Amino acid sequence: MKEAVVKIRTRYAPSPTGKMHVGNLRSALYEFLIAKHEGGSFMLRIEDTDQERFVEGATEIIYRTLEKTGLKHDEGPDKDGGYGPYVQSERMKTGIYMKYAKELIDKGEAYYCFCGKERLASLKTEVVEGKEITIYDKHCLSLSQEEIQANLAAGKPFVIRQNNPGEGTTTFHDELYGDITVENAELDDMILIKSDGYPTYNFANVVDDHTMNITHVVRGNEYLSSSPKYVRLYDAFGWEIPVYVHLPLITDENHKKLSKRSGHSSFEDLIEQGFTAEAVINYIALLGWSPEDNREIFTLEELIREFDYHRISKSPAVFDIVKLRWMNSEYIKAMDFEVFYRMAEPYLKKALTKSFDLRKIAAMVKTRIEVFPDILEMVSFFEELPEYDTAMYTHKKMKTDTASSLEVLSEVLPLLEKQEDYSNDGLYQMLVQYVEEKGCKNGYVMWPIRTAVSGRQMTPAGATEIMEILGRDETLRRIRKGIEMLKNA
RNA sequence: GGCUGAUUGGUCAAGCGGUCAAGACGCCGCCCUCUCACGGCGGAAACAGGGGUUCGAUUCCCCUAUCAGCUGCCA
Repeated sequence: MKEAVVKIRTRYAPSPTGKMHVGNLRSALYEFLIAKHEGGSFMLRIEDTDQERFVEGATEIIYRTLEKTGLKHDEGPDKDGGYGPYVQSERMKTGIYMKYAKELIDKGEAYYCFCGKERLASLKTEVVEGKEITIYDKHCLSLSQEEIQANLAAGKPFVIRQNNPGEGTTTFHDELYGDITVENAELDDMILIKSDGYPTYNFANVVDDHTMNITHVVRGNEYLSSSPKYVRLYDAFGWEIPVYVHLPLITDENHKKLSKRSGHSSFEDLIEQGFTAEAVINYIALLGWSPEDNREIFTLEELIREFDYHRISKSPAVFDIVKLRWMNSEYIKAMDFEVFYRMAEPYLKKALTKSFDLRKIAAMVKTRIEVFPDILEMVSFFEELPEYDTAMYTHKKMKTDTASSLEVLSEVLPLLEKQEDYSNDGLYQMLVQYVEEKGCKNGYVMWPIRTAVSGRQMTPAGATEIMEILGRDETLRRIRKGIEMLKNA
């Protein structure tokens, strides 16, 4: 009865160490969706306990990304909800981690360890795949109370380790993966408090999630095997264990964990590559989750409504930029024209300096691009006629070749010179009439014209539309150039 | 090496004992068409392998293989 009233609270707890991966972003998204689906709240907590990896500006990237994607947090460093501070380095100053660590020591669930680097190094037992495997031998567990006090009094650096039993098993429950049991003997005595006084992720996480009242711990699959250790911590404190939801990994095309070096892995990079935030969110939502029906296009609002975390998949997913491109193109096609134009304009202006009707060109391009930078290459021929080969005049299906093209262009040139109306419709009317008189197919005359006027195999519009944009003078210049080239061929 | 997890077409992914094993991206073909694209139609393409359980396994259990993650005073 009481539980039904409890609001879901999830948190996104990134460490400010650089750009935001799509994997990180997806975690944030799912955490957001799980909370919002049930009207709960979504919190942001900055986990900056690793002073060495801290990157200046990384926190700003986190804020910017959440803002841009619409993943609005209800609480965070900038939005106090009564559970602050929301930055771990600030929480540490309150002494909270040390306080709880000592409580564990008193309970015999943790102990001081004074082992130095040298001693630890001597413990290294084997090297597997270039990694050194060390198992701590609980050496300091046997220290007497006097020795510990003496060491502390002497100011000897120490860490605090979790004291895991050598026998028995520990089981924890994950909503997706079910019950997972491990031998306690496999659990090493992980460090809770580092020698610099900062808590490790493992410890800070448990303390914070509990004291900040997090009900659903949603995190990457990489924590699955260490979760039993967390459960032992909760049990040691006598705290209620939160609901665990571990998320499957996102990998690159080689099924390797996404790396910052792979180029397209950070959200910022994707935006820079011309993807819209909405499409990226939509795409990653489907990377590891699927709705009951076959729908693929979702707004954030729709995702909130449909998202049922029980439908999250258990197996890793490959990040497929090709499908993202497709999805982005769907968003572009569905976009309101004014919105589209605003986003396309910078690219159009970059590619075209002469005075063209940019809005008309934008309309041509809207259903043909996947990503905004595609515009550049697509419209460049308006600006300047590219070098092209007369072989392009030969088209099997249009039944054209250089000879027929020369004939058509030569006949059409005087008509175009006479033509006053250079609108798409006007030009089309005129040319279709010519086609009829000649008794051929449209393509037979349109193909050579389009080729002459664009110098391109493919264009975002037909011959007459292109001529309308180009205007009379430029059109005639390009047609004449075509005739010239064909004569010399 | 140990532990944990995963395994449906190239990729995402539905399926939760009985299906000719959905759908999407990509690919190929056809149609539409003043090229391309859009749109429409169609096609090729998958249950890792072996044992069980069962009248019946993609679905449940075990083993093997493969992949991944963890095995840090990183998260």
